[in-house]
Amino acid sequence: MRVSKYPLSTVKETPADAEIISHKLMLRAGLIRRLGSGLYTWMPLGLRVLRKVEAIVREEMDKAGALELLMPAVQPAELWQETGRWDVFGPQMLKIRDRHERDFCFGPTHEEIITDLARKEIKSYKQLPLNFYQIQTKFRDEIRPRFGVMRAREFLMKDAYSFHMDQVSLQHTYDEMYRAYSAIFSRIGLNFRAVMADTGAIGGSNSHEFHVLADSGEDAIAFSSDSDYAANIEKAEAAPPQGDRPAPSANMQTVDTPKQHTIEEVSNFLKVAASQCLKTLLVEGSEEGSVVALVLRGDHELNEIKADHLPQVASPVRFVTEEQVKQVAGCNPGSLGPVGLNITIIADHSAAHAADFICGANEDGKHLTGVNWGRDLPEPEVADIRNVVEGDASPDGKGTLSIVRGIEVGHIFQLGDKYSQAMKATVLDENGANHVMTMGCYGIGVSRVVAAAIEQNHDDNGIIWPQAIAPFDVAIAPINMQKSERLKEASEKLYDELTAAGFSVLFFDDKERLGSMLANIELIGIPHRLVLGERGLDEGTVEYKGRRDA
RNA sequence: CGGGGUAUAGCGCAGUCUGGUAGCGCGUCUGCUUUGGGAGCAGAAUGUCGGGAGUUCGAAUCUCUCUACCCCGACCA
Repeated sequence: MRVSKYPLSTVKETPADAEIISHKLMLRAGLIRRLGSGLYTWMPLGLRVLRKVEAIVREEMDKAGALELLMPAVQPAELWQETGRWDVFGPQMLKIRDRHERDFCFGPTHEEIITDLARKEIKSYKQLPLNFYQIQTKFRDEIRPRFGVMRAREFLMKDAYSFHMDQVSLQHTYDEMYRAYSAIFSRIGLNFRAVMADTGAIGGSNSHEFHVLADSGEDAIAFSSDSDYAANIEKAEAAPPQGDRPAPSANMQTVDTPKQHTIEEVSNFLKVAASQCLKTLLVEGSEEGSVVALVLRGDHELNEIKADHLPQVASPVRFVTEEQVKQVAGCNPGSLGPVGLNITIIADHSAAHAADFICGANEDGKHLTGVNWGRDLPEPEVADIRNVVEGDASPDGKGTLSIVRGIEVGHIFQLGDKYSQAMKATVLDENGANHVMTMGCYGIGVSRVVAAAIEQNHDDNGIIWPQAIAPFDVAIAPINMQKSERLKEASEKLYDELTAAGFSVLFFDDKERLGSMLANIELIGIPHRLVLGERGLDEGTVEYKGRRDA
């Protein structure tokens, strides 16, 4: 490709609304342009990268036996009403009406569509298992789109859906997809990790996420030092403390803690560690109008996903208002404590293990010290409701947990029969009886992968594309070609030869200064570059430099 | 949706407090010079100052209103 016919649209100055490095570099390198919130045009150069990612995904999916198809982006409401998700999915779904006032949505995902297809097309157990996939534009009206294509509203996704007679067959395909995903991200050249995950709105049981490790990641993932345990922090189990709870050694006392509300304030004021204080959070209970107290150690954080799964707690988790706190406990939230509360109390394992602890006295400006479960208040119900922290014991008993940031680029689920049951997707089994199919689903954020790759591969000068997804393999930069006929000939010849040899070449055939050419080559991250000049021609040499070289 | 902010040339910004009819840098165009790391000089083009309404002799500037976008939280590939 000749630069004279391929405008690069690079810019020196970083657009003001870009926050993270990949977004800045994608704008500066001219890979994307913003149209509206969460809406991006892929420029020719960016599209080359996107297509390369797509190609790798496609190859590995095909290799794993999946069949590509393409479903409509616009979907009729009826199918979503069948599974009940028309209302459940909420405002994240972009709903639209046609000229006949019929409801549609722009597909945020395709479970309903593929299940409808499956129930119409698949009639016999002999046809199973089947795994369909597509690479297609999705729209999710995110509450807050950000970071460019990292969290766009319109984005490119590879989604796959598999159909099975039973769990054993599903597990087989699931494992195959796990391997295919690992192969995809390895080939792209990403440093990634597969972790156990919560299933969220899509539903189902077993689930893994694939995360590209990067400090700018929006997720936290925990993994063990001594085993292959790895999980999203939403999912990572906190191992209960070892051994018996220490015996009480202090008497319960009320102390004045004027204007001390947060754990940090109270622990500083009383000169004790935050871990010695317990915090009490009031949330709505699952029974209408009821309130449940969640008790955590001061140095721990509530895991709302775990709390959400508790049968006693309303889903989704909602904190009660300050007025309700006053009604239930007779004080402001800053002085809440479990002593004397006449509601269900659920303590985290580590909070239930504490002795001689400090907590709010349910009276403004006062806290209790030397409090002990079983003596000063009833033993609480105990559950795992906190986020794991760095250094926690791994739940499998091997090693300790480290926590790093990750960008979720892939997610695989075992759906079971959630959709096939609701939509009556059945086949005939060996006995001629109707049998509800078992399903899996498997997603990759194709456009997000491009941003994630940049997060992981860049320097001060720009992008450093992994070879596998680079928009061009090599750049040719002649110095003042317009001044030298023999330099022009040599450059044209090199361009023709490399192109004929199968390389994709970006040829700077325009009149441009060296510095500007090199800056552009580095910014857009071409892996290899060749500089041709009179000097080299005299010596019979061409200067080579790899993008990763210092 | 809650909290905070921004909107002035293609991009990045100043000007707004204290009203007087719009400017800087980059980019773009022309010419000359230069040419081994984003050149120099000379010249040029480009704005409904986000939209609407109001106050005023006069509004980018003050008032009201609408809209769009960005940042912090919950959501997700």
